[in-house]
Amino acid sequence: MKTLRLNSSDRTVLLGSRFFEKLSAAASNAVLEGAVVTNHEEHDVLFHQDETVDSVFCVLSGLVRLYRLGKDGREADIAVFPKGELFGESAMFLGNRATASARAIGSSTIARLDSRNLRSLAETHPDIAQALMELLCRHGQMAEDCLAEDRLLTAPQRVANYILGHCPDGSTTFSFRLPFQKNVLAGKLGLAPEALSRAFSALRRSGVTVKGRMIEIHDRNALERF
Amino acid sequence: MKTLRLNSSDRTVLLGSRFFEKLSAAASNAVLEGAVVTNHEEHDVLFHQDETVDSVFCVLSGLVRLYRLGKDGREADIAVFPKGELFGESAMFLGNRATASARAIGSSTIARLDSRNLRSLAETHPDIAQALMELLCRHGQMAEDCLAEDRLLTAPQRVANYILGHCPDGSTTFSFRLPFQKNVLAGKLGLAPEALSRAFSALRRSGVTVKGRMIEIHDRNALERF
DNA sequence: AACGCGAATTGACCTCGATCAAATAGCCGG
DNA sequence: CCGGCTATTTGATCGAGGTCAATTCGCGTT
Repeated sequence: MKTLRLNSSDRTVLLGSRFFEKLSAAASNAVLEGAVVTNHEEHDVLFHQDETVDSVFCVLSGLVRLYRLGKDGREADIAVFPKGELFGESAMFLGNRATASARAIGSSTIARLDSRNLRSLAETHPDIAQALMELLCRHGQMAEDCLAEDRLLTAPQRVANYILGHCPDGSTTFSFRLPFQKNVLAGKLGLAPEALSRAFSALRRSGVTVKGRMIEIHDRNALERF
Repeated sequence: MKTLRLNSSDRTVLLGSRFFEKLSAAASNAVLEGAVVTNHEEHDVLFHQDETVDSVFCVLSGLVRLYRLGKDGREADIAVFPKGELFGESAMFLGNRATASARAIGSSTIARLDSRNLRSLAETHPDIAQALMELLCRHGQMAEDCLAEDRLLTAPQRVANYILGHCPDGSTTFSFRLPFQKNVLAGKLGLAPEALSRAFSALRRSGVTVKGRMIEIHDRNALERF
């Protein structure tokens, strides 16, 4: 794992993330002070659950998933982060301990923002503190959304919801390409890959067809009624 | 629902919560400025998911559960808050919209802290912002914990974990009284009451006995191995 | 265009937990 | 102490999803 400085395209990706969108250039530059970039191979672990972490991370390219490990070696995905997303920020306020492990999906480039710098800035910059609180809330809501879906919905319903979340408003027919392999989507939805596959099959009669990563929706209304 | 001012025993409960523990008296008083108290009957709904809320809430007595509603009318519990716990705080940073509904379990007395006041204070008091971020992180971690347990553990394993979380360090035998009805614990663990009951039965041979709300653990090590 | 390999799909089987119903326990009020 | 009512337990049944294995698909490389 090589450590490099941010280059200008790294900065562009970072500054394009939602975290920075309301921050001034000066505040953003202060946050990025001392940030470094690391490159990871597929399956590399960035940090383990309960490990001390002194950075907040951002995906510059690739994908990262957070997961918890069961005693039997199984992994339960907690979240998946695409390019432009920050993660690992809650450790700053939980004794610098990671709440989950993080692993790269495919080759990934990750920015690491210094936690100490960020906390210090948050103390003197209300706008930075605000951006952090919003980030914490979005991530908290994501976990709640997963929990509620797991507890309330069947596999096909979860997949239908996922698809509808990618459907632009107003469209009855639509197609999109999954940004990752299906086994990643399965993990995100709390399913075994076989169950995901069966859920897509079940959705065929509600107008969903699948070819490789391409998902086509022929009747949004049928999907909403699923 | 009658709205009252905080009395001194209300203040004592509030100031005893973890949120306030590191705040100065001056900061705490500022946070409690304009706070009111409401009394709720069993099953009263405090707010509905997606509803606009302009308070952060604290349980002064009783219990409150956050839940999501499925299309079929079923409810999935997200969290249960006992006396002294704050909740509903993430709405402040998510467009003032509640991420879940809240309902009183039994008669409950609830304090409402003014969101606008709290946000404003957080902007000028780094210690208040810090307390808020810590609160957001604890709640995020709770949701992650539930999600991971649901995805990784069987019902008896979840119950065993819950029991172990109430077992003081170093004790091999222990007993405690559930602070709520068993059907509340079932909801918290994402189980039907019958499944909880069966899980307790399954744990009998690992040294757990149950009489009403009293739970007795005869062999902590057996429970850890479950 | 063809080939190889890993991802995905499909089949079969099993287990866990939900649901519904009936019986029992235990708590509270009189 | 007794009775009533709700919570809890237990029994029976069923379905969803996990697991394991075999087959097929599709993507990438040559």
